[in-house]
Amino acid sequence: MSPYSFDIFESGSFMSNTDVRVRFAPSPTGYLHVGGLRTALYNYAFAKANNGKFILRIEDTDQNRYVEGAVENLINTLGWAGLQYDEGPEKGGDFGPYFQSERLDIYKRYADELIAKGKAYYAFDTPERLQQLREEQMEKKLQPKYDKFALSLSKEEVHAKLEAGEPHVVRLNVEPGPKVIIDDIVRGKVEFDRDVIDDQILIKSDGFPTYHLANVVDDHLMGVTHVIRGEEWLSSTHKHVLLYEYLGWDLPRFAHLPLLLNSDRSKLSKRQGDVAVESYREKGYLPEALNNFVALLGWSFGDNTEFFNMQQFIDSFTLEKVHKAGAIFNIEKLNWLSAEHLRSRSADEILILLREEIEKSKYNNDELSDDYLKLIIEAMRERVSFAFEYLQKSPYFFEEVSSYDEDVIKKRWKAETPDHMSALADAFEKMDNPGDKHDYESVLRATAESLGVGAGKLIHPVRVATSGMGTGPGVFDLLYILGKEKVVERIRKAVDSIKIG
RNA sequence: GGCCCCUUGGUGUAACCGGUUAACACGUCGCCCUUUCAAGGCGAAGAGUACGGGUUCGAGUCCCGUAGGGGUCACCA
Repeated sequence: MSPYSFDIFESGSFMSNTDVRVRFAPSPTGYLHVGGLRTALYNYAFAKANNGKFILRIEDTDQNRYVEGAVENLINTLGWAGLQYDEGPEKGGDFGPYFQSERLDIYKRYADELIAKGKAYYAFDTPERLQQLREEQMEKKLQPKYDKFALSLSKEEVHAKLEAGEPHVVRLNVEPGPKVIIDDIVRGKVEFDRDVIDDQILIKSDGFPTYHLANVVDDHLMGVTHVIRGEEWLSSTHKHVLLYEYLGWDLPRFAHLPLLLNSDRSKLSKRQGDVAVESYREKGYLPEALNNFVALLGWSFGDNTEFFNMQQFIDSFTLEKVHKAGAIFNIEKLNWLSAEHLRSRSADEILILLREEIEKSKYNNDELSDDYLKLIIEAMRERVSFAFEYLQKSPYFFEEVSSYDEDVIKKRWKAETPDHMSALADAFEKMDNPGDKHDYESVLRATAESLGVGAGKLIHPVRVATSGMGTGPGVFDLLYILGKEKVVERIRKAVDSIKIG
């Protein structure tokens, strides 16, 4: 008998006439993991691409993991990433509440239904006994599994224990049957023998459901059509399929996404680098860059497009194009994308970012005009990968030059340079309302000619003199942005203070 | 260890239903442009598709096996 004959256990296309509803269901652990961001992004794009709904549901059934402010932070971070949900906390919706901790009575109801059907049962084992059982099984190299001891209790015994208020859990009663087949959109058919499935705890002794019960109940009640989540769930999906079966519910489609990996190919973890979206945000990565990058980890346009915005992503995204193998989170490409996205923003958009950086910096009290800042933006945009680098790479636009790069001095500041610079300062001083950078250029070239030296003899020294550095925008842009007064002042100061020997 | 998943240059991916010298991007290196640094342009190195069999006129694509990696086996999600 072929396992494939049991079509009832496969997720089918019966939902094709139903509106697409997907959910991102994180547990509020305090930060959003980049893998979570990708899961959310794929869910979001899938919903948008199919005119469906994107739901945010908070999986807070572990009381021990409660983290203050985690939900607010999560919502804030998703908002930063531009992933607006249609239903969820704060926003509401017709299928709430969207916090699992507020749905306890619902889970209880379905647990009772399962018990009544004989598909679940009460168990009173102590954690110690379970621990011991597990150890014994491991020793015998058997699969650790609950031994159904509680099923040997008589009805009366169970009743008495419940009456006596003994701590208890509710377990799934897995019975022999045909293979469980998951028809995963990303991976195809994945099958499991029924006897490898453990009698999973459904309701913990504190009355809270486990993930397995809660996610099935909620997905069903919330009308979720596609469960798109990380691959780490693949090996427990059989339990979920069983729950749908026992409860008599239609299956959603499943799509298990490849994992994000550390450089040693283990599951991306905190220990080996930054995994919090918030920390990438703090470091100055743009949301569109992080989305773009993370989208590419396990998916591609298929036509070599690597740089794209959200709308382009949505327009091209399909679950069928999702790759199977895990992907290493390689920060170099993220850096490239972030720089590309920054450069592709208009001067006005960059101005907003730059103002934020200035606000955070020691220049926050300085009066800097939009016009001035925009000149800097245009002069520096090809040289900058993050907004904060406008300050970091060209501080001379914001403060006086206090030191001169020694290597540059050694290379460009010769014995005759002070005289040349003085002559140049004189020439600049005589300029009449310099209108653009070409005025500085012609004056400099004329000066070089009258001094009988090549323009380079002036260009390089004047750059250090006015910026303290050997690199930066074109010198004439530099001089023009600084303005005649500052340029002359800085050159004279440099002539006085740079000593060579 | 059981079960499940995966395997194309250093990294991310492409290669329709088997059909040119396996393509693109990041990174690396070089050249050009630029009297700086970037950005940009051009070019190079880098995989013969984990390995071994098989099917086929032909295999990265199909089949079998092996190896390696990963996930999972909680009163966590």
